[in-house]
Amino acid sequence: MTDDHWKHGDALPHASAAQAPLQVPMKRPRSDHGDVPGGLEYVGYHPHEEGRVGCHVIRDTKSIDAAYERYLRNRQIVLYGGGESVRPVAGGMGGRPVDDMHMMGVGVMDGQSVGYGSGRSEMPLPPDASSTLYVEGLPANCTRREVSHIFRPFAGFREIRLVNKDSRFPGGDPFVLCFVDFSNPSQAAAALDALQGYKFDMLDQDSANLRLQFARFPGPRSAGRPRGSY
DNA sequence: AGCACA
Repeated sequence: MTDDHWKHGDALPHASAAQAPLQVPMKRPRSDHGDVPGGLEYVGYHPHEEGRVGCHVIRDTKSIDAAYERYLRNRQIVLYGGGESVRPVAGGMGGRPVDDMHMMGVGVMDGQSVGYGSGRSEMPLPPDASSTLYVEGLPANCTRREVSHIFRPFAGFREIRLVNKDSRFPGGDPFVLCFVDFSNPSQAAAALDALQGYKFDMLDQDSANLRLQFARFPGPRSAGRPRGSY
């Protein structure tokens, strides 16, 4: 409507300043720093102007978009790595290169490096993988809540069960076993690798580090049934 | 070393 007059080009800096100071609308946004939400407006404003401003804005937006997309993709990989979209489960090297995790430097933000999922996406699952982890090396006095805190952040975490056992031979200390259910074996594997050797006691370097395996008998509880079926 | 729940 009234935008016409400066859409046609008499809004050029020198012209408008010289002859029509009055008709410059107050609401007219300066194009060098936008208060307009979402740069789309600019593109509509001066399709022909110098192209400079518009182009600049567009390019910026694009690169931001791209970066954000990449960010999202990364997130997905990290969070769901080895998740539902599993690689071909062809048991190859069944080893557990714990050191890889440290080399990957996954999330070593503040000491307690827990690489949620880690970059192990290419590693095939070991043939004995199950969705339940068998965990030992827990201190005898640890609580269920405490252990849950360690496992809960991992993708696919479902449930945790603590079991107290007595030592086999006389004189041995009682110990605590733990079974952790995940939604699928791949997610269990991710947690296994990430927490293998985890220092339960950050201070006591020797005695309390976790040893994780896949449970021998995953059992009915973790049979991979849908989450809602009680 | 050691593997429970249904």
